[in-house]
Amino acid sequence: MTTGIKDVAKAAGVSAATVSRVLGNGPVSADLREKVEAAIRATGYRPNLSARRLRSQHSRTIGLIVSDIRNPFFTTLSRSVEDAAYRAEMRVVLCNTDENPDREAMYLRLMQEERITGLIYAPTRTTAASLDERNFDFPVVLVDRTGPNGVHDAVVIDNAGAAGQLVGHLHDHGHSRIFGLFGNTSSTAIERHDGYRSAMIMRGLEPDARFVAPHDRAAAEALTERLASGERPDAVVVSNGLMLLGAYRAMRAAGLETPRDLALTGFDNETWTELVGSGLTVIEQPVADIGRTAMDLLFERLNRPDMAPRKVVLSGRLVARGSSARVG
Amino acid sequence: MTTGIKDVAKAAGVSAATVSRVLGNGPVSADLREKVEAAIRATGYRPNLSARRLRSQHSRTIGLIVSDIRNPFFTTLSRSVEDAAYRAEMRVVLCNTDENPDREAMYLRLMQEERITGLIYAPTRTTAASLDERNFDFPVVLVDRTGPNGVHDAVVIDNAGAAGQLVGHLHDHGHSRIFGLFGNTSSTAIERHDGYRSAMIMRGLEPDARFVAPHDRAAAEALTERLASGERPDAVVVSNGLMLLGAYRAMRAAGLETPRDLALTGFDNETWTELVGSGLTVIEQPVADIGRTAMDLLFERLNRPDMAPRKVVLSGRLVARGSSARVG
DNA sequence: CTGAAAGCGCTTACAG
DNA sequence: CTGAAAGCGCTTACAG
Repeated sequence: MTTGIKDVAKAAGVSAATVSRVLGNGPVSADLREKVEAAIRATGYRPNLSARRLRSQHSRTIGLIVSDIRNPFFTTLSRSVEDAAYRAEMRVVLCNTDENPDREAMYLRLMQEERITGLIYAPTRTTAASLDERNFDFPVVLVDRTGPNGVHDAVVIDNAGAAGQLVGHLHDHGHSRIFGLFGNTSSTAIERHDGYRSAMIMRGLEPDARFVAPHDRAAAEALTERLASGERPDAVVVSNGLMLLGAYRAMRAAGLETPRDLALTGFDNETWTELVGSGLTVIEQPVADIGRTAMDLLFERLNRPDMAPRKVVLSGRLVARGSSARVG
Repeated sequence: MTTGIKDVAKAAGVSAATVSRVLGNGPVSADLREKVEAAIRATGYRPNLSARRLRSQHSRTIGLIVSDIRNPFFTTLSRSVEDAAYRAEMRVVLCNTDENPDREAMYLRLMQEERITGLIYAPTRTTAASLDERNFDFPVVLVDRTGPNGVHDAVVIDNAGAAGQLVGHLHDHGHSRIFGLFGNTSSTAIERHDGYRSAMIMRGLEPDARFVAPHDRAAAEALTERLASGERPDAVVVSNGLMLLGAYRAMRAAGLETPRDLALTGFDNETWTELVGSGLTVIEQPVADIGRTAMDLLFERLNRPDMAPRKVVLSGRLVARGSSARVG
């Protein structure tokens, strides 16, 4: 038995419409406004958002679908999106897909049922591929990962360029047998691989890459295997922070040190990469900017639905640390 | 112009009530059910959750209010809560207070406006103190931090015991000038201090504690100051993971190594604590269990609203690593 | 099992 | 500026 707008109206001696106008900052005389505000305080009235959304046909809700909030990239991204939403007086519905297309499909359905205002979305590669066949009732801004060309707004970093920069940096520091370890579920990992591969070839080096599930465990296993077979690489490029962690553990487990035995480098400037040994050389992504930009694109899209889709490409920043130092 | 339940009803040649029953797994003949399901597929109908919530008076929504999702403790907690909610076919509304009581008040208001089913909540100390004067329309389960005695269900760890264990461990390893660095916004930090203090006194050691804002920067400043003044401590206990990070940085900036110059220990078994040097000795919290247990308490409370409030106390686990090793 | 009708709590033209 | 009335899209007694 919560109090509704009618209870407030009765207490204030006005109509429900007037209460609603006070709530929505509509045109109300100062006199009545004061009475209504007093009545709201007296009754402890709180509007029912479901009713408001249903009636007004505005959910004031942003959907955010990512793979796993525990991935620091997405942790920071989500705060950045939430802060922007907070400023715009909107709420955020956060969903974790765990890179599972079934969960993803379920959450996309949920987004429609919530009648969200717009979606910020890091799709798996599987789902991304068919994104042009789907029709959503809300604008979608892709982040971190792209979909079919020119279908949705997107904010990404120059993945190929950044991976190439890492290769160049390593080569310039005397490394040539550079092993690449990439995730197998996102367009981002693919692009990083492409950049790695081109840069290797351009510098006359032989590409030596492997694709695995984007977990620390899978990355650890893959590196352990690679270290045990054939000629040992003298450097490694890893395509995201979680995998880099796995690679680091595997390297240590193999009794190796960086940079002495192996120049370990990768993506994502996570806390620990700065703290271990003399530090790991990484590509730092402007994560908060990615989130903010995505929200900007979303709001612009809402204002001008017919604008051609835009892709904003931000740059990663090479943070050179001890792990890529010249050895011997 | 999205399709509604009436469109489906018309397409299937049945009443809206029947469509609703199919959706809700109500009693419908196999014959009609099939027709309705076909019509749903044909029209691409998606129920409007706002309408459903308004009419059914069930939001099927769990509120989750924490200080900052970027704090790994809360990152993991939120995944654990979301997974449990997912299993129960409920959604989660996540809010970050940044330890700011104003934001907190705003989000508590939001929770009421969403008519949430229940709230999982890590209150700031300011707000926690007055929690017995407030009346919510939904059950509240406190996590990580407690409120007034016997008012709400709660899931915490034995903070005093764990802090005492850390002190004992350090003392047993030859340390006696043990500096304590604690947050100043949560009951949890207070309890950890109390445990630290009692253990120090019990062992005939002199307490030497400081309270600061629970950030890495504040902790770094405090430790830097402490190291520069008076007799240097030979060990440190820090009350959470973020502050421990700040303390670690400050120690390194002062040119000190652990365990050689300082036995640095604290709470939260974060990734990096295992990786730096010979590892940091920490108290690991059963974070996922805390989340799961909180959801269990919430569901039990919903079933039996009049049960006396329960407090579940889980244990932290001492993970002994190199930073507390005996020196010299 | 099925349908017609009422109503959840709001907002918003419409008229004054 | 203000109020009476309609209606957002559902669910749920009620009657059959």
